[in-house]
Amino acid sequence: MIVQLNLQCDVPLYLQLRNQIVLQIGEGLAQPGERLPTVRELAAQLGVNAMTVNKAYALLKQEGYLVQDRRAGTAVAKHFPPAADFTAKLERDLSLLTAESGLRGIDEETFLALCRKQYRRFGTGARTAKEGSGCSL
Amino acid sequence: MIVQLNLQCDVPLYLQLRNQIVLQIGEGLAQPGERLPTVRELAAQLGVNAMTVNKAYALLKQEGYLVQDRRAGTAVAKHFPPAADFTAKLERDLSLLTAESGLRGIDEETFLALCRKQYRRFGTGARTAKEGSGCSL
Amino acid sequence: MIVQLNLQCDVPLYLQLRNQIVLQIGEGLAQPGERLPTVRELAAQLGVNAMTVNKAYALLKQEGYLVQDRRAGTAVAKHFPPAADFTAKLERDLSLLTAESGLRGIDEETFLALCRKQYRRFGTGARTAKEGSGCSL
Amino acid sequence: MIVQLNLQCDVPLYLQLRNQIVLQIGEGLAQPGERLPTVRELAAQLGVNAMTVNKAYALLKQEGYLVQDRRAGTAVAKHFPPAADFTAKLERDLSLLTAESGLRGIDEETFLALCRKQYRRFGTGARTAKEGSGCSL
DNA sequence: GTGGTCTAGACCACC
DNA sequence: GTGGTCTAGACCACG
Repeated sequence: MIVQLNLQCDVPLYLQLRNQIVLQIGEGLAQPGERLPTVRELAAQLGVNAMTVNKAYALLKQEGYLVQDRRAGTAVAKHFPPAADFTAKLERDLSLLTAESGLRGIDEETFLALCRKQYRRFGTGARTAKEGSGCSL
Repeated sequence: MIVQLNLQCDVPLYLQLRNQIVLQIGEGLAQPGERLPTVRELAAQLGVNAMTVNKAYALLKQEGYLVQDRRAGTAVAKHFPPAADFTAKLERDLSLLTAESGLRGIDEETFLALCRKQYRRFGTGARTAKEGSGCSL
Repeated sequence: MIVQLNLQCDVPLYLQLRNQIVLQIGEGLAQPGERLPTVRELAAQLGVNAMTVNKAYALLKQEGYLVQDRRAGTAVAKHFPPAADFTAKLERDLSLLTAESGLRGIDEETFLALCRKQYRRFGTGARTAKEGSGCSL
Repeated sequence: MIVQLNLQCDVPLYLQLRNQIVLQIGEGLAQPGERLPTVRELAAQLGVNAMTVNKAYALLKQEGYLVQDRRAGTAVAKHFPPAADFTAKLERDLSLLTAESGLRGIDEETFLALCRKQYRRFGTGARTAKEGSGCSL
């Protein structure tokens, strides 16, 4: 679990951590079902307080990205809840990004190419992982 | 200038205001060169503190979306600064959105269709402005 | 806001607080829209840490019982979200209560009478409050 | 003894187990006097630690739902202790449920119908047992 | 050894 | 003034 937190950034640490973990899952670096480091371990590794990691894990659990097994620590969920009101949030976020992109001279093709590139890098990790998660023998 | 602020949203008011103004420019509702209400006017209209509006205007000016003329007050800029480090931010934001979308079951076509839709609505408002993007002096 | 916490009880303080606030809303003692004490105020009054109150408020906000206005503190929501998966939880809880009641010799009439009594005391506070919330002059 | 434990639920395993056993008794699936699996058997069947099952059995014994005979192992009690302070707990639990139900829009008839349904399913399993509730010696 | 809870006290962003 | 974040360190329930 390689995570980099930026203490200068105004985004709260627990949110940065939450985002990085989502990225890692999306990119396939953290496979569904895979165990994550202990709250204390990760806290020590990152040099932050355990409660900060705890908050990130709790948020991810609430969002359905992580599950917490009663006996052993925290793991990536095996499947993720469908959109729900996520689409609305997505539209809002995209509208802002497209507005800024358009104003700053990024044309439609360029913008969509970027979207495609990012989707192929981050948006498919969990799906492909689910298929080929057996031993390749 | 029709702006709706959500007092119960966790996004700071000044940021909500900033975002809405960007959207209006992107959508073409606020044309380049168009004058905006004064800080006091807008604050009164929205029922918020003048400092809040001030902060939003200052941020937008710093980002190059607005210009402040000592005599003519605040107006939408006539041309907007090119990408610079905006692309980096865009990539970061998109990577998070694509990761979440992929995990929540939004496939590539759906995602790209949504991107296109939003771009065509918000990302083209200043198209005409881009043509005449000479020096605004 | 009269709340009693039991330090001996094994229910976490923040949950006890959460429950008590739900009861007060249900009973009509805390009217929709009414402001609640500050996190710090309530913490001082109860003799607990501010983070404990914070956690209770955050939970209640997430559940839709409270709203947090950006400028001023916390208030009771004006209307509450519909059931969603609450009914499932309700059924599970009731099944356990009915099983224990039956085994301990509480017959159906007695049980239902108790349910009715509690519903009339706690389950109607917000609805009646919404109607008659004007001045009675 | 068919029991399903949810490892990702926030309810402790021993409590889930205790609740399920109460439900089975209430529903009549486990008859008064019937023998239960040994701690080890049930632990193996459920894939949990024996201490967990032990804890659930001990709790149920203390509550009067189970009896432990040195020779015959653990069995469902033949009669159950009357209310005592159970009514107080019942009232507390019901008050919270009614408050939440009322606020979430479940009206009195719906609520009571649900109570009745659950009582008829779970609250009547030991009816016959109550008749012969003499001393179990 | 795991996560959950709580404390006392600090700093900061927002309004 | 508000709530939000973070820290360092403690204790506890669970398994």
